[in-house]
Amino acid sequence: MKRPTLKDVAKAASVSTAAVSYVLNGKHEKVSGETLERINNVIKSLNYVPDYSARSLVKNQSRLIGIVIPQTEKHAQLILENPWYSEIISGIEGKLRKYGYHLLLSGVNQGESYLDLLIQRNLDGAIIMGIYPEEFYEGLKKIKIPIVLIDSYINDSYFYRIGIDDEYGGYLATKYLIDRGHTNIGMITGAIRREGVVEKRFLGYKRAIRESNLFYNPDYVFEDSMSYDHGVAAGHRIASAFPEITAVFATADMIAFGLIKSFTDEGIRTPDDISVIGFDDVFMSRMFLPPLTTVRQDIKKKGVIAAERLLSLIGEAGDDDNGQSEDLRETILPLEIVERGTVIRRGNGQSLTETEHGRG
Amino acid sequence: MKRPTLKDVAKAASVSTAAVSYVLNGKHEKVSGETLERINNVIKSLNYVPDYSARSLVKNQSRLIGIVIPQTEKHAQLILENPWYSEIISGIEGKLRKYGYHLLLSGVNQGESYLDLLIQRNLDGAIIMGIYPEEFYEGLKKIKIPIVLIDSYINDSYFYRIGIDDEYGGYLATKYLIDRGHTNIGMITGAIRREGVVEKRFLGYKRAIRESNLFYNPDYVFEDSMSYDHGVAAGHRIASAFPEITAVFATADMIAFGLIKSFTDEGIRTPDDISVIGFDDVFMSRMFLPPLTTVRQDIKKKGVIAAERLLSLIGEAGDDDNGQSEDLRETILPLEIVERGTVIRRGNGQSLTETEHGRG
DNA sequence: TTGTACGCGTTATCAC
DNA sequence: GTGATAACGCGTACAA
Repeated sequence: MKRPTLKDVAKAASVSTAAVSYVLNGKHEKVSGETLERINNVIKSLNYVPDYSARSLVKNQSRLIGIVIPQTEKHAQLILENPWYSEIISGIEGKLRKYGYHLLLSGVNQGESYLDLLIQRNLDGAIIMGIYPEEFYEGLKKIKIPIVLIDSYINDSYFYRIGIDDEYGGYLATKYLIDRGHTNIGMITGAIRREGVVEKRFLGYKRAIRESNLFYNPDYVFEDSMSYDHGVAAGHRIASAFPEITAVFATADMIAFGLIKSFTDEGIRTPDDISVIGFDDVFMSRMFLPPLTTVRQDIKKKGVIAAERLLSLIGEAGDDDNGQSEDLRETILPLEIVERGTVIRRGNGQSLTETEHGRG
Repeated sequence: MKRPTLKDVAKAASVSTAAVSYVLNGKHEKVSGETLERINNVIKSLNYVPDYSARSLVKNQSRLIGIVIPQTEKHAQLILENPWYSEIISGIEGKLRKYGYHLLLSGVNQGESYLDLLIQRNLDGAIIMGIYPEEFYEGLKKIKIPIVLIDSYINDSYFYRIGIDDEYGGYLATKYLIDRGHTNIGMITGAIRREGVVEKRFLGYKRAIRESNLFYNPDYVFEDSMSYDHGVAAGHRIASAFPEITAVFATADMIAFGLIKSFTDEGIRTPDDISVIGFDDVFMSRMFLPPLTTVRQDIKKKGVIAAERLLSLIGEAGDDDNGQSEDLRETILPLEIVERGTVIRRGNGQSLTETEHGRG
């Protein structure tokens, strides 16, 4: 026995397909109480489940939300091994499911036709993370579905954006180190791309340094990829070539983990010999040893809010909490420093002005 | 201007819809070279993208693979914050995308109609992780789509299974500790459910202990949830109530992290005072400090293989490597111990028979 | 309440 | 050998 269709239900209940459809869509005013019940019984006994493809075809909505994740150059796989993505997806999925939407997860091979996915599947909306070339966004606009951008600084009122104040975050982290007596502060980061989150954090870093009349030394900026491995590599370089650095700002917690690992291997203790502050507060950060001091953003909430925004755009009123419509185009989530165990006040009261250098 | 349809293309190219369809589906033998080119040009210029809903309707295949993740009781959100899931999904997604399939990600609220998802969306197949009540599997069988179960011990030849030998893994871990002189070995674990992976690991633990003529003490088994928090809680209990325990086997790396954390807080050093071995080797394990000794399973590969198996069931010949059809119903991936920094030989040569106890 | 045209793409049938 | 016609798959919603 194959899957029953609406037609089968209609036949079994001796009614028209229209009647069944009405019942399915809750248009009870179109159906008498008796037939309603009869149809419902048949649906149950036949185990009928409507076909979303057919529905999507006629209603032009699929109850499907796409979520697009960038690929790094290096990995063919999804970037999901970055816990940051896992957490945010977790938030998105939970919210969407509550409203009867499903989640289509897809990475994009760069240079590929990312957009076809959104069209082919008749997606009702999409959440896009990461940063892409300009044309990508131009293409997105042509498909006219609601789109929420996460962590994008694209200045285009067409899109809805959820993000944080990355510049401020970078400032916050760096200032935090400065306030604790550090003057030679390194920054370890992924690729600094124009208008990307990393660039903003970098800007914040520089602002804090300048504002405190410290010397900005470009050599202290270690730019490569947003990865643990980069953290490891940078840590070794700092250990061997920059002994004067007493604190580092890692623009992602994953990088911080790598840093601390290589410092440890080099016999440099965190935070006793060198302080480290991260960014993100992925859930592993509190589990790390020592627990990572970091700039916290509420990642899961970011996902939830992105989903809510999308739902309300689609007309599902997904906004549970606020609902006040300020400028919905852009939502900036708060940031805060979580003080844990990887930053220490330098010099411990005694001025280091004489030597000015040296972790040793 | 709205989205162009196949009909639009046909009109613009002055051909029938059939011709366009042929081109789309690579049935070039049905179309002359000239029209082929013309149609292709129109497709490009119109930016035509076929609608999968319509296609799904007629072909009864959606190029959509479902992936079902269980929810724990505690979390409303996806369990994605467990890196284990992230990694395996990463593997699955990469493989599927390569073959033009998309991934539908969904958690299941327990007791809910998980199955509707699979039917509604006309999924071509599904990958199911975790363990569910019996009825669930019965329901699955009624939908007649290929299904790959990950880490399930359901004994039903209807399903295809990918897993590891959990019993052996538990044995391996415990034996490893025993071989290093430990005799009082705790086991910290998530819920031990009948025929679940955890039960198997538990069985392995007991076998190793008995085989070595050690005393199996049920008090040494701390069962709760597969979580970091449980590790923390268990660690504190061990510290305060079971000083004689010198080594613990955590049935998941996440638990191990929690254990080590609470040990550290209690002033108990790992591995100097107590040894810890984990299970899984999630990517964080090598990053942890100290790096976690653990039973490694190749998580991402598990995902890749699950995807391959599914693809080949669907008829996409997803098996890149082997292809030899042994008993494809069940694939057991290898396990190995990764020696890192959290297990130490006990007693360091000197016999402890006198005291027999004490991490002191 | 029902009949039915419609949405979009596929494919079997048939014609040139 | 090419390619057009039309029925079909499933559910929706308007006209009757």
